[in-house]
Amino acid sequence: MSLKREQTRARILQAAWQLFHERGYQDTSTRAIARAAGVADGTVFSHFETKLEILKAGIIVRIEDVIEQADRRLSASTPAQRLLHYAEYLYPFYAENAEFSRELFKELLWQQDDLRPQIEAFIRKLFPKPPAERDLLYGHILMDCYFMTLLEGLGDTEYSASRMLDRLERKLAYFGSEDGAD
Amino acid sequence: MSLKREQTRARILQAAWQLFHERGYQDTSTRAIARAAGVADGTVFSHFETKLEILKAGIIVRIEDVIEQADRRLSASTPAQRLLHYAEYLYPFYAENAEFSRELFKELLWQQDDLRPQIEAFIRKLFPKPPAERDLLYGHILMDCYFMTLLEGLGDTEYSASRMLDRLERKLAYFGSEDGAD
DNA sequence: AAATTAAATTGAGCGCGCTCATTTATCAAG
DNA sequence: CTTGATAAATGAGCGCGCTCAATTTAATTT
Repeated sequence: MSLKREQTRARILQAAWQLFHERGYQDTSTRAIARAAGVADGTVFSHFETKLEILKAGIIVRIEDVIEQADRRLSASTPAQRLLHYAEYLYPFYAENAEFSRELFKELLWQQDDLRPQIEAFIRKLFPKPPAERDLLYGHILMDCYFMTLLEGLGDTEYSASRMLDRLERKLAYFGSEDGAD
Repeated sequence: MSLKREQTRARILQAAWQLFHERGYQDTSTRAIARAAGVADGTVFSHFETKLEILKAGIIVRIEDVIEQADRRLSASTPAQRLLHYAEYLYPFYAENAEFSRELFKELLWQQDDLRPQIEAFIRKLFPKPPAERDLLYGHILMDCYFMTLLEGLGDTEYSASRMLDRLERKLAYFGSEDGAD
């Protein structure tokens, strides 16, 4: 009977995603999602623990999609260039889904136990060979710049993806010399 | 009649701060605050726009206090050393008030219009002379490390202030050479 | 002291995310 | 089929942050 359950889940997710786009996350109530999906209020929460989990389920697959795209066209050589390459794909996505991203990060930031392994794995992708201790440190600093530039952009009413990219590029350029020292 | 109003405000703030400490922020309802302060539910919101504003009012004065302390004993010479000096005072405070800090940053992060000037002012404090363009860029990178290290620490169940400081110190040490080049 | 205006406080009530005892649907065993 | 067990869906209801028309209190004017 897990097929029908999957269908219900999919209906909820689809209805939610549409409403989130139409009215925004905050302005979409879980009751509205339930109504749009044709289920009872409680059913929503038998499929998703919280309202935010619905958003996550919708957005994470899309982020992974963007990362995959970036993976495929990765040709840059230095860690900084590689990071910038990923930012070229991810910043525009985050910027286009700014409210969703903010809500996501609000929670994700405090779940470092889940986040840290993912970040470390990502850092490793920035280096062609297994990184040395000093490389990892450098990778973390790069990621700090990556995230703060993103968070600044998401929190600023004036920011666009291209300005965020510009800002990150400038920060990464500061390191310049270190990049070649592998 | 603004004296009595101030008194009411102070009673609410005091009651709130005590309850926040006793049961935590999330587990303290605005109704409980009202009851403890001896006012009606609505009165709380005639003095503070939101529940979070109550927390802010309580915590920001304390943060400014900590910064002032750090200001007074500032003797470090390089920007990185100065930043570390401030972290030595602020990280412990944030770590001791982790839940409050998380709630605060949840909102503050997305108010970059307010935050940016404060950060830029802080960066200027890191440099003895008016910083050049490249100095400012360097300052922003330092701040990225400062904030991300803090956010990581606040989101990690295992982290202590001293581990956060250790982590920041290591990151800042990476720059080593640049510091002297003023 | 009374009347008028303005400031401060009140608390019923709203919509929210979410829970959970109850009901309904599904399906295998007798 | 009937029955009994399990999975899925239900919706009334909870406590929450917060609003706002109504009321009380204080200050000002006459």
